[in-house]
Amino acid sequence: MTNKHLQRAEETKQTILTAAEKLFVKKGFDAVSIREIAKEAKCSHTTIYLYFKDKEALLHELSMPSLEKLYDSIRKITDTASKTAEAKLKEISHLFIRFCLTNKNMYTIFINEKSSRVDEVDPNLEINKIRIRLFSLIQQTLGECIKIKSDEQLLAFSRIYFYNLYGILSTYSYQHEPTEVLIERLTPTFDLSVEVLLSGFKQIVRSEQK
Amino acid sequence: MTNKHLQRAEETKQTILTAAEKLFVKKGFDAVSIREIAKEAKCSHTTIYLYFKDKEALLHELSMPSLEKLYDSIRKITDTASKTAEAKLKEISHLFIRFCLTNKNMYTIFINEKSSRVDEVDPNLEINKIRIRLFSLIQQTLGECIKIKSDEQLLAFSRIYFYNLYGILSTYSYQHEPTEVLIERLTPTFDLSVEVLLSGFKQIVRSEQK
DNA sequence: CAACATTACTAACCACTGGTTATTATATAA
DNA sequence: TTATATAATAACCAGTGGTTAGTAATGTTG
Repeated sequence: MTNKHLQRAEETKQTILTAAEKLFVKKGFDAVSIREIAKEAKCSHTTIYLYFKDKEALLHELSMPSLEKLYDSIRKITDTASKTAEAKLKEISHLFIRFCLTNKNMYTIFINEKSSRVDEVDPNLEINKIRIRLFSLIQQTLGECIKIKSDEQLLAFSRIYFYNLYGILSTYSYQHEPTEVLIERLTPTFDLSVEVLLSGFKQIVRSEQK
Repeated sequence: MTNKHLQRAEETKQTILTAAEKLFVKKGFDAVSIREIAKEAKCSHTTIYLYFKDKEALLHELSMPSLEKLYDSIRKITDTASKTAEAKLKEISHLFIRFCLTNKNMYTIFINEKSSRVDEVDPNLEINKIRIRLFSLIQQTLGECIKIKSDEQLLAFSRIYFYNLYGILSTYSYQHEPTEVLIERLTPTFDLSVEVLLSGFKQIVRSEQK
């Protein structure tokens, strides 16, 4: 058996992950260096490269559990029968926004500064799988809000919905204030924006039916 | 007279600016280091610090003329009497998008990753002055599109409009393809989004009048 | 048990970064 | 000519991401 090897490896990997998490939360993803993480984890910085391709890969692995949790929470909402689609959409969006603001590091996973380089949106990457699942869940809920003509139109409307989300997130993610303060500040405008968008979507659909 | 001193200083500053511009265009703002710029400008990297606080200050100074040009172009549109407000708004937005995609470096000036740290939106900074002027021009045009109740509401609607713009820009700015390709790809969805938003805005206003 | 192989880890190094300070040129003024 | 203000730089600092060659620790096999 190669038991002690495996165990040891697992342990150091975990140590690195928790060290990284601690620093990311404290200083923000960009402000933390690989060597700092190594120091915190009490290992050589080269060891980190043994387990993770780079800092971003570390963040991705670190984010998986939180993302799964987010997915489950959203799933719970979509599966509720007693709510209207619009109420669901709002609730989901709030959850999503809160998540991104709380995990400001992970926000980059969605806006994917690097990973959207078209040529390298590796769909096999675990992180992208869950991203896609999350997106389609929101898209689906949006579809339930409006009687939509075609998949094409739903896609277009979803994009617009996401642009609005992204815009808000990119605006507020760089304001260094407690999440709760930010949420309080952005919620009224965001809720209004959802109303505007849904109302607009419906209007377009209606005008096309004539 | 301190002529030759002044002249020499002006010259090296200009050399640095053009060197920086060349590299920014070629490799993108983030990928260029101060030392690279120095090498390109055939001076010591310390010289650059004599003229610019940091790389961002350099970008700002570099951007001023382009921004002024953008402002003038937009101004020309708003001052045209023969067009409807909606047509103006669309045209302005297209100009704005094209500008941000062409000058991907400057896009960060608007989404202002750093400068939006609330505590340091220095309104005396030349770059922020023109930013504000640009924003209020768009806001004003938006106001002409819809009969709006209060300044408050106009502000809220403008924010929503900008979120949409930002969302699109942050999504497409990181795709490394020729500007024209990107614009072709995003224009249909963007135009649709403007229609959706305006239609939504109007609906809200209408429903409030009842 | 001895010899080997695999795995986990690290020290030393590389070329680079942003930024500061003490020093040297260069042009102007006394 | 000497003094002075300005422009520019070399040398340095502490840090970065990343690689390579070599060392411990654990497993396997003869």
